[in-house]
Amino acid sequence: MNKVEPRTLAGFMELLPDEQILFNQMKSIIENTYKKYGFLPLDTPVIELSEVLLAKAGGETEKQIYRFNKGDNDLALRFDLTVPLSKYVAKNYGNLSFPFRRYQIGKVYRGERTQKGRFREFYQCDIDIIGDGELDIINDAELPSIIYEIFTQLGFKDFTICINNRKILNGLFENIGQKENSTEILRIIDKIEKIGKDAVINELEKIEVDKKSIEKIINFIEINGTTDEKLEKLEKLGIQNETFLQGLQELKQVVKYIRMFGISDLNFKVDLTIARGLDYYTGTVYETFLNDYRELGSVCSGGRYENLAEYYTDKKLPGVGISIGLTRLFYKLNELNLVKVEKKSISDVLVIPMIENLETPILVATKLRKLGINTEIYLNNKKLKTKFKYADKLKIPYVIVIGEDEVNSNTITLKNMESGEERKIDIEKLDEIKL
RNA sequence: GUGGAUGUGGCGUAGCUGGUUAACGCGCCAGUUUGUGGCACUGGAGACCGUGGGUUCGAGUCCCAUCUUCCACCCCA
Repeated sequence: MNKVEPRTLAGFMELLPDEQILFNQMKSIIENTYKKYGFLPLDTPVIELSEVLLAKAGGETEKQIYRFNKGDNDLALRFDLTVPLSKYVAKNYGNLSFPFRRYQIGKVYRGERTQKGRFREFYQCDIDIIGDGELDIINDAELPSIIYEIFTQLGFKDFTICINNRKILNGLFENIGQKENSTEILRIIDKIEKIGKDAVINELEKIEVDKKSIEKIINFIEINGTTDEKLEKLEKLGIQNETFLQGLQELKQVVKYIRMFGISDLNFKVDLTIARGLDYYTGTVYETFLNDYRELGSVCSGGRYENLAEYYTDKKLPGVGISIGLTRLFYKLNELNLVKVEKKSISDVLVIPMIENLETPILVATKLRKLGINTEIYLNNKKLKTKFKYADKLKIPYVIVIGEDEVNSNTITLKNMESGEERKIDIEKLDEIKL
């Protein structure tokens, strides 16, 4: 018989059990932290009508979205979790309590060329806060504090949450008469760290921004110093533009409240160069970097949007949200050996029966499971040696041997696989077992 | 979408200017040890050399095509 070659599509991550255990641990940390801040769970379908997902047409989304037909339906795989959220909020407006705080961890799909750390199917871990009509700026400061907690829990110390406000940039562009080019200019500015100042100037020249404007843009993004110094310098620019001033005001507020949420200035800063390519951000924007591994790029980004669900409803629903790209984060950390695969099994105990009658082994395993101990029974008729080898290979820390001697004396033999130490325990006293 | 590479047992690799039984490490299986794993030793299974065509007496090695995967750009998590 001809065999089909077992393959996994490029850009789709598939892990071995030990890596998957680690991945799930990271996912749990993120989810538990989201819950700790009172975010509600949401799970939307992976497939939606193209009409819904492509409500805001054009751009990269249309190019990269997986789209197909089933019967008469024009369907697509979700491209991110924000668009489904918009639809969901618009649809369930009457049944939700605002501000609506939801988290969603799920896979999204983008049909782009694969590359290192770039996937076609990947997990996004999103939280968003949606207001009805309005949403206070303090919300923009709460999200970074959640990010702070997550990365701390993941074991990182030296990371920086960079914050900016798009209104400041847009206001500046209005002020220098470059409003039409603003999206394009933002994209170029966003690249400064990667390509450098000269290349930025060069690219700006390419899109025919005049010398004076370029000078102003460069002067602006080169504003340096501490967060407070930067805010002060922004003020001193004396730009009389409503949008600019509003953005500056917002940024000041966010900074003030971030400190109130207990984040040290070591872990956040105002960075006027981060702008994000995404069009729907209208105010605060965030990017988070691991300082020892800047080359990873942003491991978590997001921002404020004035009107989340404008393509689905007339209701004005402003929101602020962030997303962690878990698949990429995990992939890169794993590649850099920053996370260590330790467990090859999630069993704490392997019960090894040496007798045909499995009554006692099953009883013992059931007792242990009731105590919250992950327990596995070796159910196949193999040599004792093979059974031990199994425990060893999966690095299961404890083995319980149940043979004739044990059944006769109503005991079990507990072996610590690392130290090799063995002890007998009364089955009646199993409740007091300490591993 | 644009440009550049890659392809040898499950995994990582070797294979010299084309020459006959395709090598090595890891992993896997078995035994030395039938109430005890890791270590060691011994043995074993497993490869249509991505696919199709061509050049040649002869191709893993050269040529063409194709597929695959990877990398950079674009964009993004």
